[in-house]
Amino acid sequence: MFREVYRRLYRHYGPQGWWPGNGPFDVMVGAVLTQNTAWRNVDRALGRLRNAGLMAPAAMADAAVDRLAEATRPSGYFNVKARRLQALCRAYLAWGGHQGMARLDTGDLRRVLLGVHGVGRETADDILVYAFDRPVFVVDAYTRRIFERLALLDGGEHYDTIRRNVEAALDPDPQLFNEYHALIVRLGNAVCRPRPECGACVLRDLCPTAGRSGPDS
DNA sequence: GCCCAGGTGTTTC
DNA sequence: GAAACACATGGG
Repeated sequence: MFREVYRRLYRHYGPQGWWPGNGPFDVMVGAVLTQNTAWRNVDRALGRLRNAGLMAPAAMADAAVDRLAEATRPSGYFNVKARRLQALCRAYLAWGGHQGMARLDTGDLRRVLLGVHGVGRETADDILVYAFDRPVFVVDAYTRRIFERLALLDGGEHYDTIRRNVEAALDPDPQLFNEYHALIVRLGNAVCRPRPECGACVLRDLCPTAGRSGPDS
């Protein structure tokens, strides 16, 4: 069923062109900034970071934390996120940047990322898929809501249980996982809103309890 | 004014 | 482990 959901979403919405930004470092920064935050606000923060000359690993790692916080202000939690960005940049540099980290297999790389302050499961998996092109399924709040609504989840499953179940149901194709998470966010943004984009959700007939609203409402 | 957004760390039991 | 809480801006 995970495969059918993907096919429906892809057929309806098409390729999403994720990740927004330029290259692996942008992905890592964006992944931290978007924690519990709307992308609109992340985009503002990224612009301010660029203007401040902070969108580079060493510049970000060495900057005064106050300056970093001021630039990230629009994305919320800015004091927290400034520290997290520095921790991530320092680890990134210590491991030899993208090239150095890319030598690690997916399991090792996930463990390294999870060891960085401020990088939890979802952020680590965002980075694995969108910065390192690994076939990993990212589980976010939309994923849980949509899959629960489709009765593909009970509600109590752990993050890694969900991730592994979805990965096991699909070919280990990095591009597929890239699109899958992006499409789920796309659907979430369309229907998990006060004013749903479409009254008849693409997944409606997959919902066992399909009522008058989409998979999430 | 209220709720939510592409979560995570800390504290406490 | 699991629950409760802090972290903060911007939009509907």
